[in-house]
Amino acid sequence: MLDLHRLRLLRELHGRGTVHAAAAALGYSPSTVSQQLSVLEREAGTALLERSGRRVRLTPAGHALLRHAVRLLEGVEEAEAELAALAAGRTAGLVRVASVQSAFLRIVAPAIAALAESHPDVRVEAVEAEAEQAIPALQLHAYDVVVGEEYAGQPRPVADGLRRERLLRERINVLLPHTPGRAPALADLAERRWSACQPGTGQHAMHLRVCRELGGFEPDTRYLSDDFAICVAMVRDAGAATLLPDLVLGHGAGTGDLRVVPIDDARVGREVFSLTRAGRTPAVEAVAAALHSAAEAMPPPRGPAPPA
Amino acid sequence: MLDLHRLRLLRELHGRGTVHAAAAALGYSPSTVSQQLSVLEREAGTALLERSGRRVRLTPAGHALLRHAVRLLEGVEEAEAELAALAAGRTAGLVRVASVQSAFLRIVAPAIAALAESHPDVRVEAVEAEAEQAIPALQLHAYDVVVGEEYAGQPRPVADGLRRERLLRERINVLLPHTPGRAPALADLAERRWSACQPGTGQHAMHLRVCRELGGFEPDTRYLSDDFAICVAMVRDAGAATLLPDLVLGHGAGTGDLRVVPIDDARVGREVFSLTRAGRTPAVEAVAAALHSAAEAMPPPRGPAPPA
DNA sequence: GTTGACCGTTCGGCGGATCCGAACAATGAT
DNA sequence: ATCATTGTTCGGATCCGCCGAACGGTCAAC
Repeated sequence: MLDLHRLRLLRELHGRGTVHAAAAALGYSPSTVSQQLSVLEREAGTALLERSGRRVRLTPAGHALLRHAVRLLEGVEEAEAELAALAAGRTAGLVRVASVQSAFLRIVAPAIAALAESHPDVRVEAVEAEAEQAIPALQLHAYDVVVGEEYAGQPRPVADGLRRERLLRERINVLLPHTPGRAPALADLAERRWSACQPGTGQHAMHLRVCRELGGFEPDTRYLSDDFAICVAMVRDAGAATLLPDLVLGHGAGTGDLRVVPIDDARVGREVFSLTRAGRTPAVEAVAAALHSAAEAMPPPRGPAPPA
Repeated sequence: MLDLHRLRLLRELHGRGTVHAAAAALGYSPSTVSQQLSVLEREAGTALLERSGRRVRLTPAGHALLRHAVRLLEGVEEAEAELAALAAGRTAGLVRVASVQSAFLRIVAPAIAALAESHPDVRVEAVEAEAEQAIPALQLHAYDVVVGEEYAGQPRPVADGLRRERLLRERINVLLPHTPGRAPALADLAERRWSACQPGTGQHAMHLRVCRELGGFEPDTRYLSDDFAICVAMVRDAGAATLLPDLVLGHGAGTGDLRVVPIDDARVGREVFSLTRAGRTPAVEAVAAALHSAAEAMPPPRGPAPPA
């Protein structure tokens, strides 16, 4: 198996240019460096170095191995840093978070900011992903935490070995272009063109349910995008209507000049939750706690409280 | 520095459950395994194992180190596989490609398919990215190949140390809802609502230039998205017009029932190019060649040839 | 052209790390 | 209660990594 000390010699040789300099930098004698690099070449099965004048350069194979060496040595440093933090009693480690867009902006981002203060040794990586894709990846250890959403009436089963916790529960609102006068009821919006997320998403199913069951009409769904910012743009620019949860409003989404009509109905709502594997490391625990804090710090939505 | 042999012992211990089994799997005696794990604990500065009955389990710190160990050992295996391929005379290595959306679908994807056949030891990773972000990342070695676009009249400077090659040159087309009769001229489209990419992109600048200089009007630009599929949807659903290069058409983008009017004008067009650092490894060379092949295999656009 | 400084490599030898087998202690099933 | 199983400790043999010294090649200065 490749030896990290030898790979470090390779990296140092490339960075400093001469065997003597690499030896001096790492506290070895030049003869040792030369011998160890010979061993590395024998292990590699290919020439890694070639003489150039009175110096040595890396061959193409040497450069190829160098790339791996740099990556591996960085990984070792990360591991050692984490061990050092752990040995000092601080919680540390890498936590990979997958989150739906709206919660990413309003919950995950502030949680990461808070964690940078409270747990500097916890490294959080976050990607935007839909729960449908993220939950299988969570089970395969590709993520450690999933922040997902569940619309009322569409419960998601929690698979064995996973642990789900509610972060917050919120209302759904109708977003309309600015119109004077009293707030329209849902049934008044049958003639609107509608914007929604792609078919197959929870928002799309909720959109159809709300229009049919509460509004009593089949919506004229013309604009489809999973990006809520695009949905908002379609309201402003195309005169459409769309159904948005509280989280999406009020975050610089530019809904200030638009009309927001909350839907106060127990059958409609959205729950944002966190999902982890049951065996939580201290670092995952810290991230989960930070997500809860960030969710609780969210200002309550305008108007009456959402249904429990 | 952490030792890979010891990390492998840790991994094997966790996977097989007992010191004896780990020793047998790796050809060591149990005493050696026990001793080496003690050394690893001393290096780590924390307890990694704890006795549980007459077996031994990993502590939380042990699990933390295990994650790193698995990652590092995978990296070593990749490095060794690449070295073995290189020693056997085959070109191998990791090549990271960043590409704009349209070329990703039509050029990068088929090139990757072809490379899987011709160069099985070349591992290609590809991400969608705009040239503006990808080119600085290329210089920082975050990518190895960038597939970008340049609209006529908006030349991109080629930075020192980079090498640019044209993959193909294509026309721009006006995409309209299906309308009977003769193809409209650009000037006839002054009253249309238009869909375009976000301001700041090359497509947006081209969009403004074409409408103003060739059409003689200021476009009513209502719909903005960098996703060409959304632009197409706006044509179909909102009756908009949009300007699309050849590559975007005819790839299941659902433009079959829409009207396509090519713009035959030397001032309008798009060039798709590949960009690499000047020092190319054989693996990068192979990817560049595959991109060229895929671009040349593209069927010529309908109608007269694009301007040279 | 010659000399000398610099560089990488090879050789002999030392010391420590690694590994093994044997003996020992603890656990849990029979 | 017995015995197989598991992990650990100890003493010794071996191998690997390291050094200093000597050697051959390269380049620049005189």
